[in-house]
Amino acid sequence: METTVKPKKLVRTSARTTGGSLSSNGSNGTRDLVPRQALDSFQLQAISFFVHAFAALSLPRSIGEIYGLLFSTEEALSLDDIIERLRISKGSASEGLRWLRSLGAVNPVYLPGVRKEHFTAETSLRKLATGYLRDRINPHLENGPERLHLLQESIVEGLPQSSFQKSRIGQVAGWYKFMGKILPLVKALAGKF
Amino acid sequence: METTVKPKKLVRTSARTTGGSLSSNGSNGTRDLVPRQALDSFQLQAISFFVHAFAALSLPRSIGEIYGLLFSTEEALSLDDIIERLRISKGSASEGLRWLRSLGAVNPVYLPGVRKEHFTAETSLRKLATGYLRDRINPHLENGPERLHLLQESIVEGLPQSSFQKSRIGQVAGWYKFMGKILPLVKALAGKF
DNA sequence: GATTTTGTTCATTATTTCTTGAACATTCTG
DNA sequence: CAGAATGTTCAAGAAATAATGAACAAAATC
Repeated sequence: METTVKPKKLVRTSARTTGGSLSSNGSNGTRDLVPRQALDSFQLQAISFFVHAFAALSLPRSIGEIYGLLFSTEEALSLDDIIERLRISKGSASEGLRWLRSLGAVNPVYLPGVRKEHFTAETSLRKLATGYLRDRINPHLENGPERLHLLQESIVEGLPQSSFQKSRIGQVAGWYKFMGKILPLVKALAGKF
Repeated sequence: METTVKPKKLVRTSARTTGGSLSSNGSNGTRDLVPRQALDSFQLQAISFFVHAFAALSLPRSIGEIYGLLFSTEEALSLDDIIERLRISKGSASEGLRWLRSLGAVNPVYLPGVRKEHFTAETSLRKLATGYLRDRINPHLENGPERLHLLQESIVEGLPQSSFQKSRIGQVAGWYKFMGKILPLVKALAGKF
């Protein structure tokens, strides 16, 4: 049922020789076979924190890693910076970043004269909560009326159980009303933090 | 990233011959090779509804099926009733039921003179919300202070980035405060539905 | 206390989800 | 426009999660 934390190496130690790796960043020539961009203790701890937190929402580890790295890093990072520091694949990094961007959990930073897109973490609770609700909760609530209607249509009138079934419909309707009340409240309160 | 609905047969049609199936229920002898306990349209629709809803919370289909069946059925059902109607394995039914029970989403009903334990669905929003928060949210919040402390400890004083890092700690502390405010609010509002 | 009924556990198998990496598309640069 | 840089997509493989069913435990009945 998930919920457990996966004991997997935080930063993979693979010796995958990813090609020649000649100059992947135009701003610094002093590293190539060097360990390149080790993470400091704060970053490691933050990544661990977010991997755990995102897992609680059943989200993939790579997304937690990416957000954790950006959260713990002052400078904006590019896709390649992320790949290099987390040792994850281009595909994971690209898709993870896309997901975070669509949620609004990550902000593009345009640096003059730099081709690569760079990102920083969005930390405003209001924006994070709004994005999460919009992308992951609302879609399920939007076809609520339709689903409720389907349920109603499925009741065959005149049977002994149809009165019970109608009372169940009433319950579900109440749940939707609750969601309609609580979500704006969450957003409003999130704005105060 | 999950979120998509799995197009899997709602009630499995397998022809698994589960042994002789001679008298699995001591109260009714008029069925054996007969289709046995077909689901009515309301039950089918309700099961589909809850499978979908539970999937939104990344919970396994079997749990949604069980809750949906109980929700749409007036009488209390036993483990065997559930297995028979949903055509799921004993293991899934037992573990799913255990999960629902621990959450408080299901109520045991003691029927005089009946050995098997029977269950009905709990539909009170307050109880469902409280159980869900208790079992699936609180555990993650409880070690929050500890995790926050680890983050703090990981800061190396005197470095140029340590001021930035401290501001990040402040953000996380704010998130925890938010959770401390919103959860009681959710419970209180749930009590009104 | 042997047998049957009821329910749980867990190794195995099936299914789903995530990650990788290479191919592809797109945009910039000279 | 050719070539390089940047980023996306997706088939294949790896890893994680869920479902099955048989073995086991506990409780009730005879």
